[in-house]
Amino acid sequence: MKIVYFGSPDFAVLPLQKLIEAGHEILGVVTQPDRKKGRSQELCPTPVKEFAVKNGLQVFQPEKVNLPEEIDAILALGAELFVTVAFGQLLKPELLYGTKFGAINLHASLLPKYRGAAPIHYALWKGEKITGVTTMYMNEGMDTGDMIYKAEYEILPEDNTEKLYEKLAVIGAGLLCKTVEDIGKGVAPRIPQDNSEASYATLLKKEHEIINWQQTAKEIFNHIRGFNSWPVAYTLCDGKRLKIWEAVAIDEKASAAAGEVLGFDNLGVKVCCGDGSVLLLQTVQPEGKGRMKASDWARGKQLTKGIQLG
RNA sequence: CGCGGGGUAGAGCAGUUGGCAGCUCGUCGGGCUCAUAACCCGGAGGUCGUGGGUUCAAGUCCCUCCCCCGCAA
Repeated sequence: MKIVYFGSPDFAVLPLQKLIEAGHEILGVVTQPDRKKGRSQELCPTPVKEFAVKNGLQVFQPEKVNLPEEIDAILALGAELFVTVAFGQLLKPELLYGTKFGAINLHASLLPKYRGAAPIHYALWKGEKITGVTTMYMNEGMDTGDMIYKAEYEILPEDNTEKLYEKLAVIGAGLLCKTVEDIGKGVAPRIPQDNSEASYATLLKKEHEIINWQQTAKEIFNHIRGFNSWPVAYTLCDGKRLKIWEAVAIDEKASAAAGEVLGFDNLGVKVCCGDGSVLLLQTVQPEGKGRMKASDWARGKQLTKGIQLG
């Protein structure tokens, strides 16, 4: 199959690699322009671009993929199918329907749930037990096209967003290859989405990062792991940021204010949450410092019982 | 030169107006205990990031450079 691949972040690298290994011909790779990153504001290529360059693929980095000249250039490659994986821009009809087989997308949720930009973050954050990946034909909407295949994944207690990204990339890459193959054979199904079941994983915002200690320990646990390893949930201690990388809800009850430190030991720092539930902070990161065990932080700070977080 | 915090024992930190380098944890040895992530006693472990400077004396004051990190993008 002659394919033009649209993708940007790490998640989109493995699916591209698997398509190549499956023998498909990648005529070009479209990815986001290099962006400024880090403290020194250096321009950085997307992971997909790095991979594409390393493999000698032709790379396109349009600021706006829907400009007429960009559309013409991409269509001129002569692809039979467009494949998108976390590309970051919506495609206009000229691109969506401009090839023999159309355009398909690999999405990291079980559609129609969690359409949008951050499906993996939301699945964990909202406490889902099951999530997965879906392949679909694209249309003008945001992840609203007809579905082709799904693969489910049961979320484990130790999963966080970073780990789930890696796992779903593996599952998704396999599902995508099967999807492309079946499209070629003309046997891929078209399953319309039930819009009444749809939900959206909108872009994460700054105010989503701060922990609300009024929530139960279980809810905060899901918040924290859903935000690991990016953008990382935090609370305030002495007016400074304290990122919480890892924590678990423990089977204890306390009668204290939400956000009050109950004490600490070698396992971590216990904090009272909503309904008297208790969260054990395990890995934290104070402003200007590296990531450390919560117990180390507490010892160095000579943390005392009763300190209020948040 | 976007703003800011920081580099002191294996880990996390303190170190006041320059004057013998400390705390908690870990580690090693011993003790207590049915037992312990518990408790008691004892020990080891540091060129205070680098290179200069000021001083009788620098972790501490001045300058150089390197490295780590928070915010912002």
